Amino acid sequence: MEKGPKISDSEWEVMKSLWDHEPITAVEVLERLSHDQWKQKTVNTFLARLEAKGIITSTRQGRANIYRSLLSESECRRDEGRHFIDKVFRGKVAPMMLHFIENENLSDDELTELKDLLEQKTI
Amino acid sequence: MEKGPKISDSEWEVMKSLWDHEPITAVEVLERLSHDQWKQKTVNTFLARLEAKGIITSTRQGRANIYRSLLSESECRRDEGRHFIDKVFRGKVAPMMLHFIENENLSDDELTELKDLLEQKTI
DNA sequence: GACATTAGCCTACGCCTGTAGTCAATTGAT
DNA sequence: ATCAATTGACTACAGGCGTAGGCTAATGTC
Repeated sequence: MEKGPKISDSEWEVMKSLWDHEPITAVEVLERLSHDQWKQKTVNTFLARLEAKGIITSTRQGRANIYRSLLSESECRRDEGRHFIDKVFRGKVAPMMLHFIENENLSDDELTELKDLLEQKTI
Repeated sequence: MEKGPKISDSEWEVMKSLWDHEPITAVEVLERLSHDQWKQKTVNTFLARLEAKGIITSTRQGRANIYRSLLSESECRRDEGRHFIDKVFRGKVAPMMLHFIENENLSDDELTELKDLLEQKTI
């Protein structure tokens, strides 16, 4: 399995806008993030770094760059999830699942949903 | 809720040795990590940084420092888990759980264990 | 007591990250 | 054609992280 490039916390935020609205310009990314968390230049830097890492591409259209992702959110989630399990739960999936069931408040609906899915899996 | 200090990937490795064998010396930490991944000095640096962050303490005993954790593995897992959910799954627990059920191969036993736990939770 | 060993403390250093500023080129406006 | 506005490219810079080396003080050895 290929080792995906590391995506930093801030880069993840940018990627979420991108996945939800691509193709998208730098200005639109900032708008979508709204919550004046960053300046435009900051977002531009993140986009440039993401492109340098090969996670997104850009094409020029008029005065603006249009960005597109090269990796899907699912792919990135898989990589990040594996890394998380290895780092925090010593590579063991089940204890991780138990941890979340015990520590994060899942609604009854969510619990039922999970149970149903597990049901199917075990058949 | 208090925001715990960030623990880096390497620091997590060190913490695992520590949690498993504390109180422990720097030399023992390296031995426990075995797999000559790092030099002793590197491990010492990690321990010093962890202490600076307030995650562990040390007491002098003879020529060596004895380290102890100030935060439990569970506490750190909680913090790290929350961060992970926010960053990668937009703060939503259920989709995260579904992701792992779909993407990580759980054995039949593990699936059953999870189902049982969910059963109890919903009662 | 003198010398060798060892663990700790301080220092280093390059890459990554968060956070932009400056400068220059492209575009729109008149 | 000229000027102003917009956007991108390049540059910056401090603090974190991975990875140690060097110097020093305490210890054990003879």
